[in-house]
Amino acid sequence: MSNMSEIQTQIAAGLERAFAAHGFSVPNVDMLRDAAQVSLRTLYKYYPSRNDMVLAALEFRHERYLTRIFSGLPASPRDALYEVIRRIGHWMESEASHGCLFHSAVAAAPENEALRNLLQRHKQEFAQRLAASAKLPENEKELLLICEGLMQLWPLYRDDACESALHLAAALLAHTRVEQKTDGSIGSIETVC
Amino acid sequence: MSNMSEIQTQIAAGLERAFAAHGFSVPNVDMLRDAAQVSLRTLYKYYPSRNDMVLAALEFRHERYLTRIFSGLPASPRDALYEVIRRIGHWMESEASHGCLFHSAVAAAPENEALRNLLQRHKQEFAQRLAASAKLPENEKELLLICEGLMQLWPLYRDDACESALHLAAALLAHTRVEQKTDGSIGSIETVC
DNA sequence: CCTCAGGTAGAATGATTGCTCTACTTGCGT
DNA sequence: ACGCAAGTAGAGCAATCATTCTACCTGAGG
Repeated sequence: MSNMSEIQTQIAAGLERAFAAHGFSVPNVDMLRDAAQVSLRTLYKYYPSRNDMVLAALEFRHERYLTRIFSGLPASPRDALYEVIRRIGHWMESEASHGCLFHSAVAAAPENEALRNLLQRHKQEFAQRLAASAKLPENEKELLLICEGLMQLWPLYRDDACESALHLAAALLAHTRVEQKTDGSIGSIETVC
Repeated sequence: MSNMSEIQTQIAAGLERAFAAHGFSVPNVDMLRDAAQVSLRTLYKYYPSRNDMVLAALEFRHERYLTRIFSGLPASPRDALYEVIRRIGHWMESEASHGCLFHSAVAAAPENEALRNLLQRHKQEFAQRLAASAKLPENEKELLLICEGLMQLWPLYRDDACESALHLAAALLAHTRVEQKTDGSIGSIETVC
């Protein structure tokens, strides 16, 4: 990952850009070569098949995404959570207006197991870091659910999607606080209120 | 839509099955013909291009999905909401284990505007009917966000994704009740329950 | 009996694709 | 000065795909 030659990094960045801009079915290898600004020969030297190029683009994006979302968050768990949601909005605006690249990749090639594994690792690492930042290890899945919903809603509602996600996050925080106060016995939905 | 000949319906159902099982890039027209159990000629007669076949499959699924999710819901808004979430879980289990077909279609062909419009109409109609069933017209976007997040999480967490969605729905209900009680400002915890 | 609308099977076509290969260039260490 | 590692440009190849076309079948109605 970090032991990438300069040219390899340039290629991976170009691949990510191409796939992010046009999805995973449209760009043929010639287009990928143009995006990587490298000859076909060299492209195939580092990534010997188109599928490898897809994986390279996703690995590259994974790193970029995590640093962008989790670098220098506020110390307060609540503020960190809200800030993550806002950053996802900015990320969508500037880099992923068509939706999550990992889901797109899996959707374009559902039988590709390596891709599905990569998606799973990506989402799980994101969820863990989010739960850690928000100091809500019990609610990892709920937090991930909010962020996934946000990314799906964003193409439809733009900034309103962010507002909804923030709203839900606030509701979750308030709700878990209630649950803690009542010794957790109010765990099941039926018993709440 | 409802003025479809018998054979046209059979074709659309077969197309939906094929795309749901294998995504939108893998099945070639021969495969679609096999799924539709019809000759290539007839297939092209009703849907003169592969893209038309994709649209037909999605229209068909749209109808099937809405009836399956919203038919005969409980009268209580809260129970209706919970039931919708559970039904989405069952739907994923039995019909959409790879995720939302509409998102998959758009992911496979991001430059296809007709597809994007269809996705938008599908999600918006779903959101409206859900908000109406749950009697929460103010929170249409939040409800849609929960359901979208659930559909994304389902392939990763299965039934646990449902639990998380139910948990979030409960939090949202509790939270909006508090907001109403306290005129919009988040009130003291004691007013909940 | 004949017609014909509406079906079937599947070969032909033209374009595109992922990938390989040949031939040429360039920069650097000794 | 020379060799070589590592790049470029782009032609060629086998496979695949969407689409069209030819040829044949079938059953209901007059």
